[in-house]
Amino acid sequence: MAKPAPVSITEIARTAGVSITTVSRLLNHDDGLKISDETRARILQAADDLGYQANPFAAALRTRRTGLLGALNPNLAGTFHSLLSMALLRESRRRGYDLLVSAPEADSVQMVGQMKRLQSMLFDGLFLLGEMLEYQTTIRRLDLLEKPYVSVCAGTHVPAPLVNIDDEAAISMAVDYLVGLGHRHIAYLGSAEWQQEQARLFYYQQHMRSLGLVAPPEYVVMMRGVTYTPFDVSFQEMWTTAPMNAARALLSLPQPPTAIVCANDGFAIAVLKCALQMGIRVPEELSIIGHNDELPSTLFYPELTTTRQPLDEIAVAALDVLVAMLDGGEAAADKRSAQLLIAPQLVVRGTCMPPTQSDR
Amino acid sequence: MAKPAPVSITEIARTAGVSITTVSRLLNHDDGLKISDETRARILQAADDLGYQANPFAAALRTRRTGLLGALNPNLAGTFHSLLSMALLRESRRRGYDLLVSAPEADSVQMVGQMKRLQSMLFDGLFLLGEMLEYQTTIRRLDLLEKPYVSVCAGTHVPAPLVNIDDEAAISMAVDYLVGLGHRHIAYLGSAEWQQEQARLFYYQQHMRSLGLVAPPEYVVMMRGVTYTPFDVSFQEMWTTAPMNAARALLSLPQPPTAIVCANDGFAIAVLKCALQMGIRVPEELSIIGHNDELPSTLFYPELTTTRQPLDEIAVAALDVLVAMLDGGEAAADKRSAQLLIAPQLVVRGTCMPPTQSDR
DNA sequence: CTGTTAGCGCGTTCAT
DNA sequence: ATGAACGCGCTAACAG
Repeated sequence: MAKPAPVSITEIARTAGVSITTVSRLLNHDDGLKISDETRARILQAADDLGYQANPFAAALRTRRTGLLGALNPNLAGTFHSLLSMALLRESRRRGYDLLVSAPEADSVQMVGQMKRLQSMLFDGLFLLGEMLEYQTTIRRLDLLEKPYVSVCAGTHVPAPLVNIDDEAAISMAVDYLVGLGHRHIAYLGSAEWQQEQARLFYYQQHMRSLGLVAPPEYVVMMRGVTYTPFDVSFQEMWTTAPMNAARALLSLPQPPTAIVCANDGFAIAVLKCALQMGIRVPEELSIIGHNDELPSTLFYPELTTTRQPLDEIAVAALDVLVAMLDGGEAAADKRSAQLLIAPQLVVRGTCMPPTQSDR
Repeated sequence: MAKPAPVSITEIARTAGVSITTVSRLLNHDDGLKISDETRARILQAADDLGYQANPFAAALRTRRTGLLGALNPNLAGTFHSLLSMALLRESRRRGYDLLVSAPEADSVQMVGQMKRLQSMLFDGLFLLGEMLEYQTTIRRLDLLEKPYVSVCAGTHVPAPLVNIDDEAAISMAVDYLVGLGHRHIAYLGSAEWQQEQARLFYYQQHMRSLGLVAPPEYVVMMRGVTYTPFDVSFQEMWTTAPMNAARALLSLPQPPTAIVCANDGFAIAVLKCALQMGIRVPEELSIIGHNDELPSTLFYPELTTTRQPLDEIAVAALDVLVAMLDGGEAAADKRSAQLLIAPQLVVRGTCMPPTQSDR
């Protein structure tokens, strides 16, 4: 279904009585102002009259650049990655790029198809947000195409240029805060399906040990099967059922924890909901600390104490890396192995206080 | 920064010893199988060896089609529109299109720039989600370019092909449910900045009247200044401070309402939070009903009773309209004035029950 | 300051 | 069943 041809620079060159080169320079380039005011006026007039609009394909065909960046968001409705997308969008535009967001396909076959259509030529570079399915397939292919990309908030275990928060610092901060409040019985809740949350578990255990505290096995819950199912828009199991069951088990222990460190705010909120349902008061009887400072963290009562990922800083760092790769030069090589860790922030709100019955 | 040229069909034609025509037909066309098995094998072999990938620009330059649809989401982190984006993405792919999401620019000048870059040629068609800034500017320009677009869940007040839920039915359903429970003192909370929520207010008043009930002015709160501020990632004022203040005022009235109809789930959750803070039990002392069935609706306790917009149905309808316009033909003209209303569903959860003190 | 010219990679007649 | 040749709209030398 070919559409009627829109006006091209050829046409406006003719009506303005100049060459297409001049038109091209004036309209689609901010070169030096090497154009006389008179011809400039004539051209702009003609362009306006005819309703000219540049054809990005023709330009891209020549320049091999589109000025477009892409972001692959594993879940368009994710409360954290969507906030991150906005930060990246803002920063991209500030630097003269536009950002388009899509979600990765569900399996590797589809993924390759998607790659072919989108990633190969449409975008100058890509952001990969979080841990997505077929991550290895994706980056292998991008490497093959020599397409610049940066992993953002996907953990530090990936063999790719990446920007992430310092999870070790964040978890240590959370544990230190709880211990400072007087807690000794501190549990950890995360999903076994994300390597990033596995890493956070490791940092939790490591830091507990360094403080001379024990993290008994029954205090560590890594849920299985809890991950994004592409295009499942309900999220009921993931954000409610599974973490609530885990929390209930934790709180039903003979010696229940007095505080729970959650690998993300979604789980933390589920723990809060579970406590409310069980009649356990938060924070009086149970302290909860999250991770990420996601959108719903302040929507409920009490508001969630958590560790924030500074999204603006992350976006700036991510664009620094990607743009350096785009511009090539000597900087590019370094950036290919960049591993930037951004400092997290402790956000104290209403879900933590000293334990009431004195433990220990 | 020109990148090194990737392999083109010319190159693979040469190594396979055939003409580019044949390669083009085999690789990017599912014509009749008018190619001998032998040459087919040779071509595929060469393509595979060289890592061929089609250049979408060259193709688009000729065909004036990209197979790409765009969605303009006023807020990438919106809990409702992001869910909607996912539904549209799924349905788009099912029909052989891919969908890319972006956020509209903040002001009309930028908006025109964005249009020029993106909407003019990159996308075969567009979805406009919700009420965005510069809506009129946007659709005027799209009309000018004869670019097919559909407004989705943006209300019915726009002069554009649209798909929306039947807000009148949804609000009536909500009011009927509360009245059936025995409520008589029913308030309404919405934002004055969205025409869609103004319309819902109208339906609320209309339906109350038709039931012989009064909606006194102090029971109607239309907040001012509560709307998306582009790129403000905090949302604190919008989703917490403003609606909580409104709820506090409502609940401090000499004769407070026994139930509140909220124009969206975000406000409903803020009302719930306010009640919790004030020590008012929900649903025993206050019933709350939302609108949309957004993501956070089930994250808290009690879970929110609301009216759901069936996203899958909406996505199917939206693609029906857009694809018809894309394919042109006689159907297209009708579709340009399509106004599809999808039936909402009442979702009964935990925030409503009969009022305790018998009113009336 | 402005014009001429030569492709970018692909789809598409029109031949064969 | 396959190939030759043209042009989509634009940019980038290179002239003038």
